[in-house]
Amino acid sequence: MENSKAPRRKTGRPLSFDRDAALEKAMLTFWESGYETTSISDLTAAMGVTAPSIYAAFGDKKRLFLEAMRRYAGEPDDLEKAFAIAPTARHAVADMIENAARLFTGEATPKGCLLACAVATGSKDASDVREAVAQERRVIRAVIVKRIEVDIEQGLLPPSTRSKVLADLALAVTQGMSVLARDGADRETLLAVANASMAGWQSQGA
Amino acid sequence: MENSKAPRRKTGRPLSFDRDAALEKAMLTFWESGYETTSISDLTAAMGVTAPSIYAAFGDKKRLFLEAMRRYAGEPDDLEKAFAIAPTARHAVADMIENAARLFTGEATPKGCLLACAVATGSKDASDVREAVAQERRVIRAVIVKRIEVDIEQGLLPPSTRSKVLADLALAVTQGMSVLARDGADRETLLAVANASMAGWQSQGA
DNA sequence: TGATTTTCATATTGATCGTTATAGAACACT
DNA sequence: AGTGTTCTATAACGATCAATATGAAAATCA
Repeated sequence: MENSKAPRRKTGRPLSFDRDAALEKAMLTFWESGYETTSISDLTAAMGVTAPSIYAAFGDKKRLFLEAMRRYAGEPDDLEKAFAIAPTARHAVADMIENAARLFTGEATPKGCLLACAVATGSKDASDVREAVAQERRVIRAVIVKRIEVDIEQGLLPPSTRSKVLADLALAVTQGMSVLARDGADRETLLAVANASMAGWQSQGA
Repeated sequence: MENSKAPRRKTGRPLSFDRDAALEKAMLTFWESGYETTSISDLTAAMGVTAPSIYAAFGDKKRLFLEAMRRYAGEPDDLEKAFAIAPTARHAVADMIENAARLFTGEATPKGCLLACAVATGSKDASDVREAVAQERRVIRAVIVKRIEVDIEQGLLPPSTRSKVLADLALAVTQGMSVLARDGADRETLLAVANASMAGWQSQGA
């Protein structure tokens, strides 16, 4: 099983940079400054790679961003697994929001959420990128809804539980915390918000 | 009391366009496409005004956006008045979030919130614009906090009420709903989220 | 060593960015 | 009508945008 994106070549001059490290830098730059508002010039400076090498290694700006986004968001399977392991849907969601609160206020990374910030708006040229990010959010939402419905079936949550509303609320709070973090809110503040947002889960058990 | 921005002139060629209407169009364009990602060319097309006229009437792109933003956000005094009129802080906040849910899903306007979308990220050149938008959000937050503390003083809310947490939660849900709306969520969905987000307000009275 | 393959650095492409210089057009006042 | 003032349209400014053409450099393979 080949792990690297490009097929390993047997001849020719070798890459002079670490592709993964460069992608990481690109991700951080998009996270900090957004998709359209990050220039190729910004990327070459941050990645330490010249423009032609970026294009050779990643395609174009759009594909570079999409790859960086997938690196940020992680694999959907991993999220689903984390949700499956959690004792209850409530725990899973609370953990997700708390982790987001911590991620958005990390010292080593830009404030807020890449998915919330990078393509909040933009020109028509970037509509497909916005759609890709929206799709990423839909995947997260679907995982939450699914996990809640498992708890309903198992009697851990009342049948009247509105799984989609709770999932949308969790997603809204998460994306909203990104704005707070961008505005300078500290980790403690976000964790308090995360905790307060769970009040709607009146699951008496667990 | 002079109402118009520019002083009324007594001589010279009159404006060939409606300044207020043009500003409205600019606001909608920024709302739809963001600050940096909206070009002057986009604005001339939307406003029906040539570039030199825009610059004469509004200064530059930055000042045009700031004026459009103030038009969108309204006067802080008006918000404060609406909060003062409301029977309780809880009612005031619930109304604010519900109004946001309706605004973000309006048919005649772009989806989501201009304050959340237009400058979620961007280049260094636009950092002062981001700060201005952040300041706008801080004003809203301050109004919420203040209103909650009034209720606490009057015994309508328990002294243990964490006014800042509730205000941050309200702001986060509001800004988060903007993302949901951008992703295509309908009005009913957002209103359900708005309602669910108020669960933390266990004010037994009123 | 020489041929082949791939990446490298430099420089440049046409397009678009925000902004403005220029000159004519439309008004009020004399 | 003539003058002064302000706005409008055309065209252009230098800068920057995303993306590449070019040819030298660095590796493998024969």
